[in-house]
Amino acid sequence: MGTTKSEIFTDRQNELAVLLKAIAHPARIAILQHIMAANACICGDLVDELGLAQATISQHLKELKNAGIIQGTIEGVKVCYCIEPKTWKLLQTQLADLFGAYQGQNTCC
Amino acid sequence: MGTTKSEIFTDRQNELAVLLKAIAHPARIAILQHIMAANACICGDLVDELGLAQATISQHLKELKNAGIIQGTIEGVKVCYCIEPKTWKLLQTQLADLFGAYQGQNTCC
DNA sequence: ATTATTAATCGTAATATTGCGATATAATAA
DNA sequence: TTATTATATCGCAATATTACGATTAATAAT
Repeated sequence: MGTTKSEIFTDRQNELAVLLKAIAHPARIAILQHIMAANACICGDLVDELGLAQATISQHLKELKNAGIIQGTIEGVKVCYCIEPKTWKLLQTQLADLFGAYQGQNTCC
Repeated sequence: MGTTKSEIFTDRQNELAVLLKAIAHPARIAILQHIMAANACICGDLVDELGLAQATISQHLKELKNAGIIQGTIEGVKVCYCIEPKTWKLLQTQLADLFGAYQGQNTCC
């Protein structure tokens, strides 16, 4: 055990869960906000801004990259990270669907 | 280690991360969709619908409840779960802010 | 009172996550 | 070549998550 039983859920449910998991960490939220504010970003900046070790931030960036949420291009010695628009919009759409299912008032409770 | 360093992030970042974490699992997404579709819900239904053990679903429900996303009221022998509108709207607002920060095109990458 | 029925909790095993120091890699600069 | 700088990866320890069988607690039905 310890592993999610993905087989029993729909592709959409699994996909959304993976994307949400990727952003469900304050450090990764902070990273995304930083990237969006700068409309570009360099890892070194984050090590100064956030109070986490370089190895830790690199790992968080990797997770965001694995989920397809950000993209990194080598810019000389540095690496420039930015939002991957396709995935970002996909997440937005999937969330809109999820929230859209809410009818407001409940009959029970 | 193994614990998130919440102290170094803002309250909003931590709050959003907690809410996202709560819904970042396919089973919990399925549960929320089920609750919203029925506009009410009973745990037993979920055990039949989803292919997870009763203990597992109860645990997922507890996590959603802990995060304040759902609310459960005892209805005789059964328990009726439903969305907690306040938290649900809060999450929606926080996400709108996060996505609102995205400027679209990037200057780099 | 006894027996279902429903859901919560306990205990446990397997696996995942978080964070960091140390080290490796890669590109530039001296 | 030899530093220097920037980022990635490795290895590890601490903790968290996922899942489930077994048990418990509480109400309802017989």
